Amino acid sequence: MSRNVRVRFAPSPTGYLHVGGARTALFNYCFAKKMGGTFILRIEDTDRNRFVEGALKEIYDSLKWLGLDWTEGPVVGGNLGPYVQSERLDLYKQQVNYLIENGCAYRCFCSSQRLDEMRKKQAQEKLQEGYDKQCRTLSKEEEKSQLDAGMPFVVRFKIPSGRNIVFNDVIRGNIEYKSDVLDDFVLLKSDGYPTYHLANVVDDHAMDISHVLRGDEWIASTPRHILLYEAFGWTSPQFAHMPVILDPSGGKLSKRKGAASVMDYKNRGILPDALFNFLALLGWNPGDDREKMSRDEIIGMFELNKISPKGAVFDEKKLDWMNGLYLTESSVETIAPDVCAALQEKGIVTKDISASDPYLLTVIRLLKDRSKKITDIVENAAYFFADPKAYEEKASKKHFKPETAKVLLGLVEKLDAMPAFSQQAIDAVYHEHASQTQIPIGELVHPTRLALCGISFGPGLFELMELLGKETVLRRLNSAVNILK
RNA sequence: GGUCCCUUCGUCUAGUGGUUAGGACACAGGAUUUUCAUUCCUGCAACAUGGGUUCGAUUCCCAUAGGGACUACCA
Repeated sequence: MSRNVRVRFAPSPTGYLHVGGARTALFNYCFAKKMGGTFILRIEDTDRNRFVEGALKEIYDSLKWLGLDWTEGPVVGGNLGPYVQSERLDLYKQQVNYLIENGCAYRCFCSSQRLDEMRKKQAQEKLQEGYDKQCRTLSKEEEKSQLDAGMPFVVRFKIPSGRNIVFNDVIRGNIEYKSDVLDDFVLLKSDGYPTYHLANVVDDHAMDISHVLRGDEWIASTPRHILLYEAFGWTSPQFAHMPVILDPSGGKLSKRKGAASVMDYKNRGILPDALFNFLALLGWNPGDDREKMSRDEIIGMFELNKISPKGAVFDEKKLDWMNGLYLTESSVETIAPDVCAALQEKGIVTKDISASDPYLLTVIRLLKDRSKKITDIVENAAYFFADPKAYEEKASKKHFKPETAKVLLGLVEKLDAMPAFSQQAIDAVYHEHASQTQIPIGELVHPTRLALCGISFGPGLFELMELLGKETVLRRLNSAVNILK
């Protein structure tokens, strides 16, 4: 029996959306699209202590920016909601009571102090760690008296003994656990909130999830989940555990070591399509040599069992390279709003310049194809809007020589006499001047560029000069001459 | 400590019981370009180790090592 593919991405609102989480979301998304299924977003906010204000918005914004639109979930709704776990508490209580009634779970009144001591002792005596099942054998009377006394309690799952639990991970094949290494884990916390394990299983069933694609830190919890499905009499979904994403030193990707969140990459000038493409290739490949692929191509080729089980290092240089590919094919108009906003933020242009300003668009056009990231454009745009404040030291030594003042003066004279200040005309003037004076063209071009831009690299000099305009060009050349004298 | 997962160039990866082990990023050199970038050549560089199985293993099996996850009233 084939069933509809329904997958979910289920983040906790405890902070920003990490690129690892984003990739899990992306694989869920691609799988759903490929199979004509449904991609669901569910918020797992059952830990009230770790809730971070603003995290939800950042998660939504990050997913939307990456183009991972969910078809059921918060904001958009759906038939099997609510999609936020804190709004489903009654359901979890109801289900946990069902388990208690059927002898699959029990109330535990142990204090955290007792639990701590128990663990300490277990560690000292090198015993198997885990709850010692003290409350599992509580009599009805004992339980009632505790309840009557208003003692707080949690509900624990009764792990059956001597069981062999085997599940088939789509990516890793069969994984086997003995139930005896599992302890009676908590289903419902004393504050009435469910733990991940309970809420996750109840919701995946209630939302008719067919495949659970999640991070591989959940592998060890999966046997518990299998047992829970069994206790409820439900069929388990298929499981596929995604490999981790590591930083270049082999550790966890973190903000401290650089970027970790989706928004970090957005702020670093990465394009969403490039991140999408790059993330898709981290742990997955289409089976051939293709690397730059559109979303539709990725979705079309996507297969769960082509995901590698191996953790992958996030190589920012390769991301930058790929971003360059996407930047090259982006139109000036598409990226102009982002560039404009960044220029305004850095104070390079004033707030009243619009993203459709013709001068700005030309600047972007000139810079775009020699940039890898939006930020590269922004960082190199300064001299289009203000005279250089300084000249790059290394380049000055090379291109500003004692005779340079005279050379520039000669050019100023010719340029000043030009009736029309076009790229072609300037080109002609320079070449003519070079042949007349026997000065190599390079010795004309480099000092000019340095005088105009303050740096030694950039777009073609003559189109740059045309854009800057005669007045600006002459002013900057003259001020360089004054400094050189 | 216990349980589980993982192991091909520095990095992302392809791949097969017999291959010169392929591609990409990075790096190095060169060509082109007024600079930078692009582009185009060329080069560098890998099957963790030890046992099996086999005529033959990078490929299959086992062990070891290394890395990682879990071992919470966190997810």
